[in-house]
This record gives sequence, structure tokens and C-alpha cells, in this order.
Amino acid sequence: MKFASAYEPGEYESDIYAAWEAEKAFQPKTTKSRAKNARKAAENASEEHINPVDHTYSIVMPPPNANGNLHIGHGLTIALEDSLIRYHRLLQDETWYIPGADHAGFETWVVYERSLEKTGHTRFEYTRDELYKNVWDFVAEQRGNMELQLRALGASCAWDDLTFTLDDKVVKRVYETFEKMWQDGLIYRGEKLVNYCPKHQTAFADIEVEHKDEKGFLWDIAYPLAHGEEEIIVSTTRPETLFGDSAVAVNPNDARYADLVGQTVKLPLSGREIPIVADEHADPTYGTGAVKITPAHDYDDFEVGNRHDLERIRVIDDQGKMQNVPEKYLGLTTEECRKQVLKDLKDQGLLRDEKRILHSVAHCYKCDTVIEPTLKEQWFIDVETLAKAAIRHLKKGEIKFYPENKGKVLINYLEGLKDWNISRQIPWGIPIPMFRKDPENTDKNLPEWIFDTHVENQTLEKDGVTYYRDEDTFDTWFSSSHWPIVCTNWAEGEESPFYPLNVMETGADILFAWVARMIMMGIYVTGSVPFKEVYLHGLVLDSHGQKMSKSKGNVLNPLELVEKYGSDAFRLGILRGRSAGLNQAFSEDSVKTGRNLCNKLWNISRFVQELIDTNNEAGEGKPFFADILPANEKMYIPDDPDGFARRAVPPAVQRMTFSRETGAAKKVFTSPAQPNVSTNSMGEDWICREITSAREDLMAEMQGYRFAEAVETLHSLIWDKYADWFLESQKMYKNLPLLKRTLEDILKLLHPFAPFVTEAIWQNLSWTDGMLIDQSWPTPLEYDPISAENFDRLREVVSEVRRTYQDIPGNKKYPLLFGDDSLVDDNQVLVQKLTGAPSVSPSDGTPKGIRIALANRELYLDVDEKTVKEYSDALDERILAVGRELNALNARMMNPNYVDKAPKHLVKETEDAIKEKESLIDRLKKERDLIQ
RNA sequence: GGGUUGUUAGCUCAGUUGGCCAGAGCACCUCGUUUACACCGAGGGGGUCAGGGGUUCAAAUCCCUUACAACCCACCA
Repeated sequence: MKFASAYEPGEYESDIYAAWEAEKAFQPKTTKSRAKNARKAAENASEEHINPVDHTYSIVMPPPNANGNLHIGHGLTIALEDSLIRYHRLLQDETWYIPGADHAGFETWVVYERSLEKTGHTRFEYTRDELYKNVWDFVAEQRGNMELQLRALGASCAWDDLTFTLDDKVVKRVYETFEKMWQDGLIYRGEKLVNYCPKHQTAFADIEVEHKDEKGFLWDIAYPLAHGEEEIIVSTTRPETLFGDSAVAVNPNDARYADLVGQTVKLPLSGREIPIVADEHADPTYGTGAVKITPAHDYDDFEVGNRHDLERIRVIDDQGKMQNVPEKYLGLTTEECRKQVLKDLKDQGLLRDEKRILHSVAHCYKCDTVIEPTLKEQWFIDVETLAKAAIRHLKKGEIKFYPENKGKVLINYLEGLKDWNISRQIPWGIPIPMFRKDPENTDKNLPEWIFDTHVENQTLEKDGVTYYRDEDTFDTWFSSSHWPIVCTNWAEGEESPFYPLNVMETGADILFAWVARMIMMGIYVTGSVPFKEVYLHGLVLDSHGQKMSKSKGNVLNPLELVEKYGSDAFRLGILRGRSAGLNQAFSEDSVKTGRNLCNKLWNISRFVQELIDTNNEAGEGKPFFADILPANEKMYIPDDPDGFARRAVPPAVQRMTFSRETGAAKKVFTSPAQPNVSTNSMGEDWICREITSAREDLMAEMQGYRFAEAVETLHSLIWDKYADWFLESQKMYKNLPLLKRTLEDILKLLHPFAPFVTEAIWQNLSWTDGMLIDQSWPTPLEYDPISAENFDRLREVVSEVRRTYQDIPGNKKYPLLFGDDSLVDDNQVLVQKLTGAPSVSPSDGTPKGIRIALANRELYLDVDEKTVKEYSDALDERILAVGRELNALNARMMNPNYVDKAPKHLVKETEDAIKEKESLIDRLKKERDLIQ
């Protein structure tokens, strides 16, 4: 006996993964990076072993943070993507699942800066280049963890092709695009308001800012007119910025202020004179209807400033301190300055009102500091042409979205997209390859900026002029928008069989930040959309539908669940009850269900193997998998200085006796080497039908990304059908070749979702060869449909007998007698086995005991009269129930419209059902009369 | 203000173009240990598919409407 009585995932998973990896089972045969190997393989291999590449199937992994640990969302991502990949691998597609690691610019930077602070240092003690080097080392120390975790989840990705977001090929591609955009005039340097975090001292894209509703105040401040006694009262939530005011705006239709437009006011506490302008921006119904305009520190005011050509005065510096203000306020923080200004205004009698209000305030998504809209020179992409092209392709339906509505949502977003700020003031990222002319040099004929990729230099000499490198780095989304292009090694003018990707799978929360940008960039760089389909998953919530968060303490760690229940259990669990785009709950219970299914399958296999062993020619077989691979020999020790070197093949794996050769010459099983099977009994025809139809259902479900349904289909096939009925029937009639074949098919069908247990079983079975991961998707099984249907009837009989046993008072089983009933007559042994009846035998022709409540069946339980009487209540209930069903059916037939208009086959079904119910009720009544 | 989603059994969710007595897993109740599995087997209870209206022979499914819940975008001086 090779199978333990319960499946222990911990004993198999890491060894199995190591074996797959050692066999290069995850690498596609032909990718550009492996073209040389493939050519060599083609030379060495005999032709029939090389399967021509008909279909390619590629997915790029959304790169997890190289510096972090995987969370539950990654767990879901891997479960989804790896199932797709493994499914297509079984279909013999040329699959390429490309793994990645993200430098996660800002995220990593924050972690690094925090660790730096702990040592008592700050970033300002180092040059940009030093900092970059330091973070690189910092990340190198950490990374590797993430890759181990991907392996634990079973991700069958092409490790040879792992791409890090700071790899040379990424940087090269990003620079090419940037240069192209620069030449196309899509890049501009602009002084614009940016979302600036004073703590991190960097700007953010709009999308990275979190708006929160907060309690605050609305103050009314009197601005005296420059000439005369009058004053105008403005409403503001930010009195400290009044030093930066360039105007006061009122609505052009606001009669109250009509005669003031064109006059000037004296700014309190400063005395500077500013105009009163008419602008639609001022809402007459809000506050006093007059609003101060601070173009350098407010988005709307910036626009107003443009319309009226107003001065932009920055009064808050990069550190969040006051500047360009009267001596008294200089150097104060915005908060201190606000207090002081309010006090001084109050003292001067200019503070007229203070109202509590609720308003939304922008916060840094990382440190929660209030975002200061700040005037800064930054690099921007003019997104209009990019967005328009993207919309055009989307409207043509070139990308199919799951869920479907996200396509519309995306178009909606692109239509209102504002220019994209791609500068970040953090050293950890890809340097912007632009150099600025020496400010001392005033030669107007020279360009202000020049493009050059020699960013390793801080300065550049050209024609005797010195240029200084821009110190900023790219927004990470700018580089990651190239992900499908870079990972698939797309190149201008060359064939790229793996681009566009078949599907982009990622979180619905980054539809705008990432998916939108990949689409724009893909079209801009390659001329075609970067993927054919997009599957977006929602958030994984806790069991009560609450967002997981550290503060709530409801975070589930995927790796802990893998450790506890196994990788397969986790994957099955997280896919259960989940559909595209929705935020849905998840709990440990669903993982347990997955674990139970794995164990069920394990025991099914154990049982099948037992049947084979005890009924077959004994002896032959191959060594037990667990004997070859000692469980204590773990793989993947990060052993390399740069964190990304390949792991050595463990000796245990080298000892394995698999038939296939290691390397690129992947042996492909083009014609399934499955035994010819034939069916000898109803149950066998039935299971062949069920497997075949489940196979078809699965294919449709995978096509439509209905993962949860696929899992359910498999659960029901394995548990309710294969184990509960087929195996039970095989305890009576054994068909060894069919047992083998059907078990193999089931292993293949489940393999995409539960790769480890299925492979572990495959390795433990005595007759299988090679590795399951390399097998091909099962072909349909042949069966006699009539015979399969007869088994359905037999199942009805068995179920009804079991139900009747349950209903009879006392826990006793009674002999089953059959009259003129060939189905039961022909299958007496099986019926006895399945019902647990003490005996099954022909009746003497006269009804006695309890009749089994099935139409067209002459079956009795040989029950003594006393018990029959006790049972009569249940019988009455049964008669009533059938009567109700009959009434409903009759009512339908009484409706002439139904008979006329409904499809004929439905009407016929109803008629048949009525006949059956009538006959049943007739029999039941007779039986009741007999009892009474 | 604009957009999106959800409301189906105690819980978490399926239900593909309208059509067999509305399904699954978990939980619950009863019974059980027979050639694998108690991470088990057999049987069972439980839903007027959020409310209202409409279209249809037929609606959880299509249309309108109300309520509740969640999310995204924009704005909030």
C-alpha cells in the first residue's frame, strides 16, 4: 500500500514543485529568450516528438513587490492565473506564464526611509546615486521571499524569464518610449499644481491621493476695498494661504457684487492690492459668494488664475513651511500659520464668521499627511492622443472585459483623463533621462532640455555647454504600463507570438492606474492592444464582508493557510463562490472544504489503486514517489548574492526516474496514451457520460472565466458522482481499465485547480507514466447513452429505497421484493449493495409490506403489518405532496395559451409528468387502502 | 452631481441568451460504521429570489419604480 490513509500536503508539495521546476515543465518551448535552446532541441529530437506550436497562450503576472510578502490578493491572483495556465498547458497550448518582481518605487522607498530613520539618518545626508545604491542593496536582502511564496502557491511560471521592473530591458524600453513621446511632442515640462506630500517630499498622480471627508471650518474674512470704506467678505477654509491670493472672485451673475468687479481690495495682514474679478467658479449660494483666489495652492484657483492671467505666488515651500510672507509668519508650518493668521484677523476685527463644515481633504495614501497642492515644475504626458486611441480600440471591442461593464467604466474614465504627471521626487526608481541647460548660460538658441540616456552621469557636456541631469525618477506606473511589451520581449518589426497577451488578470482596483495605462502604452508603442481579454478580480474580504486590515486584526495570510491545509486547498477555497469584479467574503471554512475535496480524491485514488492491486497481475509498478524524494530535502534556498540566481537542482530530483528528458525538448503527448476502454455495466456508461459532460462544462466555464462554477463542477463530479455512485458500483462490478482511465481523466480535469494533490496521486499510482503536468486534456469517453440513463433510473430506485428505510420507524432494514421489474431483476446484487437491503428477491406476485413510491416500479419492502401501520402517516404525507405537484401540472395544461404557445417539447414533458404522477398517486392510494 | 455594483436558504455565494418541483458549500436535524475516506456514509428540514408595478403562455432572469448596502470619479472657496 503506497497511499497513506489521509493526504498530507506538506509531505509532497515542495518536492513536487521542485520536480516540475527541475524538469523545466513551466518553460515554453519557444520564446525569444530561449530560441537558441529550441533550435538545438529540434536538431536533437526526432520530429514526431516536437509538436508544432499551433496556439500560444501567455499571461504576465502582475509583479508583486520584490520587497514584500504576498497577501491574500496575490493568493487569488495566482489561483486564477495558474489555473488558466495549467488548463491551457493541458490543452497543449504553448503556455508562457511570465513572473515578475516590482521595485515598487514609492512603497519600497517608504519602507527604506523608515529603516533609515531608525538608524538616525535622513535621506538628505546622501546623494541621489548613493541612495539608489542603498535601496538596491536593501531590496536585494529582502527579495527572494516573495518568489518562495509564489512557489508555495504552485505558480507554474517560467522562472527563467522573471522580469524585475528595474531590469535593463525595462529601462531601455521605457527610455525608448519616452524619447519617442518627447519627439512626438507628447511630453512637456510644466509648472502645474501637483499633489505634493510635504512629508515624503514628492508629487503624486491624482489617482494616488486619498480623499477623506473631514470636519473643518469655513471662515468669513473681510477684505477692505482699496479705495473707499466698503469691504468684501470672502469665505475660505484655508486662511493661511491669503498671502498667496491674487484676486477675489465673484460670480458674474451675482447682483450683490456686480458693481465691485474691477475694483481692488487690500489684502489683510499684508496690504498688497489685488483685483476683484468675475468668474463662474464663484458659487453665489456658497458662503458669502465671494472667494479668494490662490492660484499656486488650489486646483480651481489655478484655473481661475489662467483665465484672468493672475500671478502665482507660492507661499508654502517644499517642506510645508511658509515662504514669501511677512516676516512674522515666515517659516511657520501651515498649521501654525493658520492659527496666527486667524488670531491676527480677529484682533483687527476682520474675522466675521466661523462655521463648522464637512469637506473632503486630500491625504497621502501612505502617510496620511495632508496633500498640499503645490506649484511645481514636472514632466507631464499630454494624454489626449493616447486616451483617444485607447477609446477607439476599446469601442471597437478589441478587448473583452470580465466583468463586461468594466470596459464602459474604463472608456468613461479615459474620456475625462487629465494630463499625467510622471515625475517623482524619490531616488528609488528609473531616472528621467533629461538634462537641463546650465542656468548661467543664457544662450536662447540652445534647447532648455536635452534627452540623453546616460543617466549614470550627473552632468553632460554638449557643444561646450554643461547640462545637469534632472534628479527626478519616473512614476512607477509609467514603466509598468510597458509590462506586457517588456515581458514578452516585443520588438519592432519582429514576430511576437506571445504579444498581445491572451489575458490580463489583475485587481479591479487598479483598472485605471494600470490597465488603462497598459492599453494606452501598448497601442502607442506597438500599435495594437496589449491583451485580448481582461479579467478583473475584486477584493478578498473577511468572512463578514469586511475589508481586511491590520488594525481590525482580520487579515488572513495565504501562506499560513497553505501551511495548514495545503496549497490546493487554498486555491480551491479562494476560488469558491467568487466571481469577476466583485468584492467578496472569504473564510477559512472554504479552504477546509477544499482540503476535504483533496483528501476525498486521495482516498478515491487509494481505493482504485487497491482494486487494481488486488485484482490485477501483481508485481510491476514503479517506485513510490515519497520513497524517492525524502521529505526533509527542501528546495529553493536563496543562495545567491543578487537574489535572483537559479536554484540548484536538488539531488533527490535528479534521482527521479521520469521518462522525460530535462530541457527544452519537451516531449509532448500528442495522442493520448490512454488504454482502450470499454464499458461493461450501466454504472460505467453513466460515469463516462458524467465525466464527458463535466469536461464540456469545464471547457465552457474556463472559456468564460467562471472559476467558481468550474470548481463546483469538479467537486460534484468527484464527490457526488465518481465516489458516491461509480466507485460504489465498482465494488460489485470491476472494470480495471476503465477505473484507470476515468481516474486519470479526473486527475487531469482537476489538475489546473489542485496541481499538487493530482500530481502526487499521479506519481503514486502504479500504472501512470511521466508527470501529470505534461499530459494532455482528456478526450471524450464513449458510452451507451441508454445504459447510462438506466443507471439514472437505478439511482432513483436506490435513493427511494434508502429514503423509505429512513422513514420507517425503527432503524431496521427490510428485505426488498421486486415484481415485474427487469431493471432491479438484472441488478439484484448492485441494488442490495447500494441500499444495504438484507436481501433482494422476486416477490410471489401479491403486493405486501410497503410499496416503494416510484411510478412504473413494482417494489416492496417486506415489512410486518404492525410497522406498516406505523408508516401510514408518512405515506399520507407522500400522497398529499404528489397531489400538490399534480395539481400544479394540471393547472398549466388547463391554460390554453400554454398549450398553444409554449414549445412543443415542454408541453410534452408536462403531459408525461402528469401521467407519471397520476400513476404514482394511484399506486400509493391503493397501498394505503391495503393498509387500512 | 456623474458612473458602477449588489440585495436569492442561518452564513458565503451560483443561477450563461426568460422554460423541468430555485442550486452549491458551510451550518443545522436524524440515522449509520458496509472493500477507500469521520477531512466519512445515508436521509432530511430550511427560500412568496429586498418591496411594488409592467411585458409574457411562462420572470430570480427583461422593463419601470421604491428602499437598503457598497464602490469609483468629479466637486466641496
